[in-house]
Amino acid sequence: MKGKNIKADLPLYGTIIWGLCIESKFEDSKLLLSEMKENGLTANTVICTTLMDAYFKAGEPSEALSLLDEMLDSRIEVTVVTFCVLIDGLCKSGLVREAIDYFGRMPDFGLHPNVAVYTALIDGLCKKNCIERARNLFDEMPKRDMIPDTTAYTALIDGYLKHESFKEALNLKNRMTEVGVDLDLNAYTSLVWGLSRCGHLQEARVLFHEMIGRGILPDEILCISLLKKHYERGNMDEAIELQNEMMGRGLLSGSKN
DNA sequence: CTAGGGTTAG
Repeated sequence: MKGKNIKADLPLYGTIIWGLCIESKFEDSKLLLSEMKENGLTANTVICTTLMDAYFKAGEPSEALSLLDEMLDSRIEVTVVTFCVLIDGLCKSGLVREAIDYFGRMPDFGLHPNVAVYTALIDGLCKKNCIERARNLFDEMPKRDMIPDTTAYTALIDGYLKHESFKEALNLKNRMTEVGVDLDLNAYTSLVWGLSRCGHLQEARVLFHEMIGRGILPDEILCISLLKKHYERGNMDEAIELQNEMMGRGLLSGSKN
């Protein structure tokens, strides 16, 4: 592009860097960023946020954080999406404390967390065994005029199930129904697998049937996990019945044709 | 052109 005198504009650079990020080609991304600078173009919010996300997902949190510094130094606007990427990335890198810190500092940047940002932190706290703190954050949303959606509920439900608090998980599930937040594949998978892992096979089967009844089809991994738990626990009759049903519905590979 | 939630066993 250089030798041919074709001027790339900002969106074009953005698209190319985005493509490179998908393949984790960070060296090439860096080259493009400096080429942009030479051409007098400043990377914008979307480009930087995309790159930051890619760094975190590639397990390079320090690169992601220095990119944040660069954005702030260059006065590139940071948005709620930038913070969502940041907080989620920090949590998944094991830096939950830092994530909490940035969450609290959002107002300093003129920003307020939305449901996605809350969910990222709730998930991080659940996975750090801070379920109480996660719950407090979850309850904070309605007080700030936010309505938790399916993803937010699922993060907390999954947290409760991993802490064997199946009653809390089921309470939340019931509340979703009460307030009209639909359960989707992820939500049901969390519940069915979490309940069976805790040994509540009866409840797991009820929800397994409920999801199918609502047209949400479990994938094969969930089916096999559920079956395996039944066999492990010696619930042979239920296992055989389940397996026949799964085969009949074509949910197990080799059961079609 | 940017963001958040789920699972197997080998």
